[in-house]
Amino acid sequence: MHTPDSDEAAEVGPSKAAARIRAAAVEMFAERGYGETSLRDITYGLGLSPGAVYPHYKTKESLLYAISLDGHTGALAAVTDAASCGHTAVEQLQHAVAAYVEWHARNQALARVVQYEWRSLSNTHYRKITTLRRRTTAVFANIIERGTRSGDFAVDDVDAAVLAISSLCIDVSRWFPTRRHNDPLRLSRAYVDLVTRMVVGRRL
Amino acid sequence: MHTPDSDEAAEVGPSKAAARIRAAAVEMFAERGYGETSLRDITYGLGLSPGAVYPHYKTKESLLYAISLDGHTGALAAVTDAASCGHTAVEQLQHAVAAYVEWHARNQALARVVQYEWRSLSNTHYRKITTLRRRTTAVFANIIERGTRSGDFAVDDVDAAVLAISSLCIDVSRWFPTRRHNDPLRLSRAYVDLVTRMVVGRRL
Amino acid sequence: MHTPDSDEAAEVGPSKAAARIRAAAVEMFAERGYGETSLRDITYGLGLSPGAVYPHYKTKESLLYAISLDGHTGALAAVTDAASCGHTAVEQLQHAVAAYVEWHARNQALARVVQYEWRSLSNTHYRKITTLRRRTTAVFANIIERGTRSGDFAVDDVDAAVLAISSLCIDVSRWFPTRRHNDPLRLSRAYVDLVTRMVVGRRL
Amino acid sequence: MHTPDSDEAAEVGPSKAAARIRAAAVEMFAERGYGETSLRDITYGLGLSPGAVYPHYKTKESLLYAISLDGHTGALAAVTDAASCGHTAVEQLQHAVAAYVEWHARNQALARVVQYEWRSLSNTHYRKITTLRRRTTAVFANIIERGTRSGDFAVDDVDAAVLAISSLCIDVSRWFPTRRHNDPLRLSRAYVDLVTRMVVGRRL
DNA sequence: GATGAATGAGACTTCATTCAT
DNA sequence: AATGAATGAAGTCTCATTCAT
Repeated sequence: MHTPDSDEAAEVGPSKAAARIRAAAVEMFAERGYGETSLRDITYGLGLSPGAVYPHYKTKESLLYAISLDGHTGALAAVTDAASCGHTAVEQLQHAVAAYVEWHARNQALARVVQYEWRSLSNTHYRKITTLRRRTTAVFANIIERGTRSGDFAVDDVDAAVLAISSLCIDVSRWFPTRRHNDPLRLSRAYVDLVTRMVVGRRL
Repeated sequence: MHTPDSDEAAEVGPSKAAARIRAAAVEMFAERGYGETSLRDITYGLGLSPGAVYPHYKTKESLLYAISLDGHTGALAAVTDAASCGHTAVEQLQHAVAAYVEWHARNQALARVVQYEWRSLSNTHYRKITTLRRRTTAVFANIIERGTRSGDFAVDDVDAAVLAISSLCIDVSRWFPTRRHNDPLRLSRAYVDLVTRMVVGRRL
Repeated sequence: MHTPDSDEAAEVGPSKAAARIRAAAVEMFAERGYGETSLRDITYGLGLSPGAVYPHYKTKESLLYAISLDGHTGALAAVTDAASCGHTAVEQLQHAVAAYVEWHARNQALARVVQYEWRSLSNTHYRKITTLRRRTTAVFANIIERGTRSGDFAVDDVDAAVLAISSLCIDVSRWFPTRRHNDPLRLSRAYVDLVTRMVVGRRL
Repeated sequence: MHTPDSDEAAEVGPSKAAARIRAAAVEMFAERGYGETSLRDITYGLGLSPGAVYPHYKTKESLLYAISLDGHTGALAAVTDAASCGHTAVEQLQHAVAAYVEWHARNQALARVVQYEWRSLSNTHYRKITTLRRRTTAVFANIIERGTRSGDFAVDDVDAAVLAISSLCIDVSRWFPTRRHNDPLRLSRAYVDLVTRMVVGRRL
């Protein structure tokens, strides 16, 4: 289970106005990118002036950090919680992939910021986020490793499999939704299927 | 087969200086993003002044377009050429995936710009690039459809499979290289394996 | 009678800082021309940075428009008000010419911008200003026409007379003041005399 | 009669290409103003590159000077020649006004540059041009003074009359042609009439 | 005589940020 | 908590001008 410590909560920005600003920023950052979004862009639709951001976030970058922290924390929680619901490696993998895909589909804008605007963070914040990313990847790596050792999975290159599975899930945020695929649940089922075939079963 | 028409060459910028500027821009756009890269950033390392771009590219955006056009054309050519070298659907898919993965790994910077800086194009240029992207996706879609109809592939959702395979390849440009995976050829082999298992063989 | 509507006030820029910027711009535009005056030129003497214009005027051109609108409105009001004070055509013409000459002499810088920097306006603004110019010319045309029909004036070519009278007044802003002519009132009396002779009395 | 000394000819730029450039510049300067016209604007329509100006004119300003010199010289010659064809003050004035009006109408673009772009000259060139302008004004001043002393003219304020007559003629270049007035000869006749009435005959 | 690449200055404009209100 | 004015830095782009070719 995920319990945010008070530091994190403080950094995300607790007030109602802060939340509105954050939400608007997520949409804009996702659509245009951090560098191409101005504070004016963010505040305009809220009926606020650009300066209204500063009582809530110290800088534009710290707004990105709040979003990043929020997003990465949520994604990690989703994956961790899901994985803990399975008993076998297969079950765990399937739950984790389903959760990760769904998270990227259901929170497409947030996910896009999390996955693609990351580089615009300051060094300090970048490093803090890196930890969360590693922990997320580790969830998948652990499952694949365990399943491979146990013989449940037939994987030649554990690393490559982890990369491939992560890519599959992460990349959802780049294109979702499509005319044909706009149902997060249906997509996650299809992807769980594909991932399972990728790692389970006989060598070719 | 790929035959570059002379128009394309003109739009990409044929002179030597234009090529140097384009190369520098690719690296910068890949590293920081289009919006966060200034013409100064691009020209400084070349010993040029920012204005030196303008004899070669009408605007910063048209420089991005030249890069995008070049990159998309190359990627499409790589995939098309590779697919045409296989006879069975399995062979074609394997060749195409290998080529696409390798292209993203070997031209990582260019690929990143192609896949992630696309949105900064003007409407007109955006539409022109969209055509090339659709043609690239179509190569994979055609192979999967054909293989599925012929029974070579066991795919429940053709669309999802095409998305997943594309994602796998495209996302390479986001993270490549890693300490463990920095050999394009080894990566492409591993990914061809994973993709093959995803689509070939019996239902689970 | 002249009643400024609130829209105009808004477009001209109502705040104190806006008025100072406008005043400085009038002097500069009059002296060097719009194209040769930079925002730095305008703001330097005010102790402001060039960007300080933007809270008040959206673009440099809109600053020119504000000045143009202000100036044309004022000139039209001056002429209209003056003409309405006369009963006979002769009186009306004399009042109107006196007012127009005086306006160009007393507001020489503004008048110069109004008469000579006009062409630098955007198409939309150009058209709006054109309306005011036509209304100003129409005041003179109406008087001359009426006076000619009534026999008060002996004018062969109404159009030419209107052009000549307008030219006389407008051109004041090009040269005023001179060492010998720096008193707006004295000038206007002399010009009223000349204009009166031009149109009144027997054929030559 | 007017005979250009060789210095002037050299400064105007004698070659064929120089003349083409000068002609294009006249049109552009007249339409947009010196400060808003670039060398590219001037050379584009000629199929030349901006640098092609430099074999012929040392700077953009010297191109304006060549035009100004040419124009002022021509205008002065026209007025001087015309005045010399009359015997009485009335005749001289009428000839001079006719010539000056016609010159501004027939050479509208050149005249506009001469009358309104003058201020963009360098100090040295500005002073040289000033001499020509004074000589032109002097032609009118001399006629009016002589005619007033002889009793041919009834003018209260010689200075004002000279200013008014000059204005009438000069301002033609600002608006000519109009839908109704596009015949230089007809205009000059109408204006000669108006000017004559202005100065001839009984006091009012 | 002319070009195309390049420069260096400077233009307008945007923007994150500050601060008095 | 929020605004509007303002700043200073920076961005894209233009332009007169130079120079090798």
